[in-house]
Amino acid sequence: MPVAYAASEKRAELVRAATELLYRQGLQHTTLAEVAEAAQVPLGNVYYYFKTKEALAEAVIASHEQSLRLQFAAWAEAHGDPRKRLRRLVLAPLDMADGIVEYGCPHGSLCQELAKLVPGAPLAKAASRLLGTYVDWAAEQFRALECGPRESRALAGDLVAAIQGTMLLAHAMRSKDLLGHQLRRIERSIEDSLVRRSPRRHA
Amino acid sequence: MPVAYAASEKRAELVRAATELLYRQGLQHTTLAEVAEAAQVPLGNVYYYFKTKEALAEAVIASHEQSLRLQFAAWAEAHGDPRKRLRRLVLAPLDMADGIVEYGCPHGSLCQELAKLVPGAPLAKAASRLLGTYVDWAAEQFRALECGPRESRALAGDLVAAIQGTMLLAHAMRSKDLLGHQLRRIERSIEDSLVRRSPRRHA
DNA sequence: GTCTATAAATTGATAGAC
DNA sequence: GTCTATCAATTTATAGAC
Repeated sequence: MPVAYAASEKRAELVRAATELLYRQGLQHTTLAEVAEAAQVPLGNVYYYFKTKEALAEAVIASHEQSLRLQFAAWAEAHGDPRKRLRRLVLAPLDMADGIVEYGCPHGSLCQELAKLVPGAPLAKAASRLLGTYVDWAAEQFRALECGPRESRALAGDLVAAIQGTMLLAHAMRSKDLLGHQLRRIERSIEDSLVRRSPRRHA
Repeated sequence: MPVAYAASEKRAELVRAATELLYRQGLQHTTLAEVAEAAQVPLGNVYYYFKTKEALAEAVIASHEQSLRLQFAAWAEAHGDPRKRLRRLVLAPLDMADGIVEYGCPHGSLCQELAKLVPGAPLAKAASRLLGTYVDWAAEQFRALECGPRESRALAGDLVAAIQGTMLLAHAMRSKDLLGHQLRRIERSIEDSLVRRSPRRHA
């Protein structure tokens, strides 16, 4: 193995460990010593790959964004019908229901924590981009149906807000049932609203 | 002034200061030294009123609950029609739009932070109760209309989730417009769903 | 590039005078 | 009840050997 490869591997391992710990504990509760231990890297070595704790957090967010884009691409590949793509978005939390009940949404909870920093901070902007990725993609799907640009943005905002709010509630109340029931209600409400404006459904 | 009064006043002042700081910075980012300074109380004195930082946080949550109950009572007093009460719930964030865009929902963001603790922790349970207060009250209003018990719980969950999700999005994206537009869409969607099941509207 | 040791700063909590 | 001084632990970050 080339040295450069091993180095990248360690860096990637740090990001992996940090992603997991930030999800379960949040940024503030997570120490670099914990990340280093989980990644099996000495503490001092962390600073070789990331200048500060903040830089590591930025890498974690970038990794989340990358995963999201891959996920969206996979759904687009799997379903030609934008309605089915949106359906996947709504029901995706069910695939990790236990984690969401215990730790919340990996993206939503991180955004909530990071948004409370000064607006100019790099981490605050990164958090904004992360949720924005959801809204943008959802809006694209509505756009591919019969919705105008403004209506698509509004519907996408409604949808992402409903999903995020549901995960927050399910997390705070520690209720897997609530998560399942409410996501399915969102799924139904979105189909209702699309039925009205998309006759193709009966074509 | 009796000593007991002055003592209670200082305690109350600490809770007030902590409430404000927890809203703007979250629990982890807020130090007891900051709270003490904002309340104009020496640091060491804080521990006379609250045994630990956690105890202070519990007092803050209890204060939030109390405020919520007062708010709900005021709305119930002002409007005999449950529909109008729910309308107040949905649009209430607009009265503090600037704060929500900058710091998020005072209750939602606190719940998100505290829910990530071990489930058994007193603070985690307190956070759950806080959001539960919203859902319970909303469910009562639906119940007072023509909704059955299960449907009322479901509608209340949808509503609170939509409101919370909207505030999260508006906070993360720092958009006051998004907050206003989406809350009004929630208002409309709830009226639509109630129209269908509450003929009294046309009586 | 890797790792140990440690500096520097922060912060929750306590001791003890008044 | 009130307040100063300080402890003890934690944690970000760096120095410097290898």
